[in-house]
Amino acid sequence: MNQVTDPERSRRVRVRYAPSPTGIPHIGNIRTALYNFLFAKSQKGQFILRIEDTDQSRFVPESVPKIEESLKVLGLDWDDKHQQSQRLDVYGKNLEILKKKNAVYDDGGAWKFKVEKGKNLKWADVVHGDVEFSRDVIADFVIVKSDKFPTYHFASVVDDHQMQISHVIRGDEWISSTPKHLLLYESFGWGPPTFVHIPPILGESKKKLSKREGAKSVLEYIDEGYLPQALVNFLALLGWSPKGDRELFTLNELVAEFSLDRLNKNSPIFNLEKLNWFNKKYLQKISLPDLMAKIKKISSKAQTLDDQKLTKIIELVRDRMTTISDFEKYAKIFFEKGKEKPPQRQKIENAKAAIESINVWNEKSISNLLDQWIAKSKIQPADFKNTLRLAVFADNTPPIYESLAVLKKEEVLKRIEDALKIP
RNA sequence: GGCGCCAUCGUCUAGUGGUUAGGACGGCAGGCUUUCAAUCUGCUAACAGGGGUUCGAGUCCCCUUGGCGCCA
Repeated sequence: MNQVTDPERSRRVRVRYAPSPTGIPHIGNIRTALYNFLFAKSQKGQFILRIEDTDQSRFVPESVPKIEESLKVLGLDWDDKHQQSQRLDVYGKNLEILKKKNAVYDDGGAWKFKVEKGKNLKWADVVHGDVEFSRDVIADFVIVKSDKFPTYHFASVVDDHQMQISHVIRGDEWISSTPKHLLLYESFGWGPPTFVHIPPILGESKKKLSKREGAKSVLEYIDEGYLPQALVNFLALLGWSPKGDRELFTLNELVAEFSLDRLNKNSPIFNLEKLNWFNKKYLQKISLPDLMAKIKKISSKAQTLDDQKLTKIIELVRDRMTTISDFEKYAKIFFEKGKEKPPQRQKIENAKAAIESINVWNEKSISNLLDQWIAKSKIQPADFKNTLRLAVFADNTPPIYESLAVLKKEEVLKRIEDALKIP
């Protein structure tokens, strides 16, 4: 598939993710970076990070490292990085060119681009097809502000040209500005890149995802216990689909499968249930040591355990977890006694019988525990289970016998006896 | 208000003129399981509406409606 419209511009695919450092980028924003990355890598091209910090009033310095961290955590490494505030001379020189061409005029200290009459502005958008605007609807626009900083439109066009960007993959909201960009390319006499306008992710309210709509950053999701692989996989499928019915892909597999022609036109709605499903899947897939490292990172309780015991516990609870931060919830019984109601009076006999059988339990065989107990009493197995649950555990527990083995006989007996003391 | 983008199950989507409209999440039911999960099986549910074009439209065209975006 040949998506380069201007072969003279560059045979090489070069693509950029150009965030404004006005805060921590939310997840929808990072999806744009993902698509840029996937396309670049699928074409053996380059992925460039460009910090668009020309709006001084909205500039938040701390957001730059957050942007970088967000990309890194997902594995979206860039080949090159630029920051617009350090390229003011470039914009200055290019402004001079437009001045000489008489394409701009001074407007109270700011420089405005003059929109002349002429034929319609159109381009072949990779996802939307032919898009056309009349020049009549475009007013003269500022390209360099009175503080000497360029506007988004100007800096972006100049940079895309200078950095030899072959494809501009950005949000749909830029469709309306693209005619202005085309005007600039035309005025400079440069060939425009191929435009790929992708629909934005919508929030529950069907409004574009934004901080205000409650959009979180990938960093927040990571902190909440989501895995980078899950986030990547989920995001990739929100607006793009592979050929078959497969849904689980690693980043590298996505690179291999990715193509622009399978990008969707309509805006997807962020669906947490699906993200949760992906996360569960990857929680099951990742290696035990990796999982343990991640759990230790956020669970102070896990840190108190030795690796051997922690490993056993993780094996018992990993299938139950949706996110890593669920660990303590499901592993609760290993850290504290059950705080459930003590056994009812009629269950005390059951508990006593349980104690007896646990007493002779050799701890080597888990399965024989139940057999022993049944042999020693006439009580139904379900009651045995309930006794254990009520006295020792909470309502929901990891596999009981395996859990007993991790807890050890002494601790189990102690817990039951303690529970029986409660009036 | 002007301009533009979009429209298949509740959600993510497949579909490129002829399909019983497929898959996934969720939900529901069941199997397995002496808890909870995991897992397996089944079910549920969609082409926004109206006109065309065509032997035949989810697929092509127009209008309406609705949602969203940019500018003012």
